[in-house]
Amino acid sequence: MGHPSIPALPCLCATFRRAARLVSQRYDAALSPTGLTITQFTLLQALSLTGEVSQGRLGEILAMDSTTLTHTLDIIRRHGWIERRVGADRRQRRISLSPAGKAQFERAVPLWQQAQTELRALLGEQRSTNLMNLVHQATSAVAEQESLP
Amino acid sequence: MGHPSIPALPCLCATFRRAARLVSQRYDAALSPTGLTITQFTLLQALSLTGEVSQGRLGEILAMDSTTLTHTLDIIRRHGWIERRVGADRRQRRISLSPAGKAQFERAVPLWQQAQTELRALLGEQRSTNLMNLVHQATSAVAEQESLP
DNA sequence: TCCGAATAGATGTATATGCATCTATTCCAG
DNA sequence: CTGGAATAGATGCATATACATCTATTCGGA
Repeated sequence: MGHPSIPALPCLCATFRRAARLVSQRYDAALSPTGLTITQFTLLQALSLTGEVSQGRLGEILAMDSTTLTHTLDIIRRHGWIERRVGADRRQRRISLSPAGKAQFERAVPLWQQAQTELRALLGEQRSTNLMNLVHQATSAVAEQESLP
Repeated sequence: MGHPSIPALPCLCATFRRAARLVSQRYDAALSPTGLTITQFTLLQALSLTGEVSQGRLGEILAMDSTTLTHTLDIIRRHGWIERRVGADRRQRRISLSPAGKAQFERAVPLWQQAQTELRALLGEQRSTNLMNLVHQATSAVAEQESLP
């Protein structure tokens, strides 16, 4: 009998959520020596790519509600991994990696890379790349429609 | 300028999580007249497909930790939408839809279908089906490896 | 038979996520 | 310039999710 296989789900959303849960568990396990979750690592990685950025724009990039970021960034801020400045528009909060945040991120990268490499190998390089592109295209399509008047 | 487009992310996991967030927001909005979240709808839909099932098996099907189900099922149980029996193995909880749960599920199906249809149209039927199959294959591959000794 | 190992969930805690609502600031029509 | 509309976040609350740990039950070998 072995492992009962998992059935396809009729719901596109449930299919995505299930995949996200399953994959997240692997990345979280890989990152656990650093104390980072995959959500937190993703924030550091995004900041390392964008440089200083407003909270709202960061939310757009990650398709994450700005008020969600208020909470998750707060956890990261308590660790001293980010800096926050008031923007020229004084309603804005401009976020950037602190030196400690850069160091923490760099410590975590090899563990993240390991998880990513293992997952890509499991799925197959070709299929993995293809999948990632498709998911990104889908995300772009939804996000673009979202931002219409 | 319009809407700043969202960049590709280097992390496979972050790509999945972002897609799941974005899609979930649409389904949650569509289901809101019923008071169901997409997570809760997915549970009702899964139960409607499996019939009576143990909590553990339900967790396998949805790639959801069994203790997570303790919490989420509890919310649903408060509404009277599920029934729980102790199994022949008395450690097990066997879950099934109550009549009220069936009714609630059936009320929600058209709204879910609407969201699903709109999303599939946005992505394109062909691409949508392709994407869903790829994600399911990937999920299966990960879940199968997971369940090795 | 009996006892330790394994399994199914329950409980407590921490993070993740979004909405409704609120405040502070900016923008814009008049 | 001014006052109302719009915008950027903050706050409080509810749900989503998983892990560590605990209890109850079952299983398997001596």
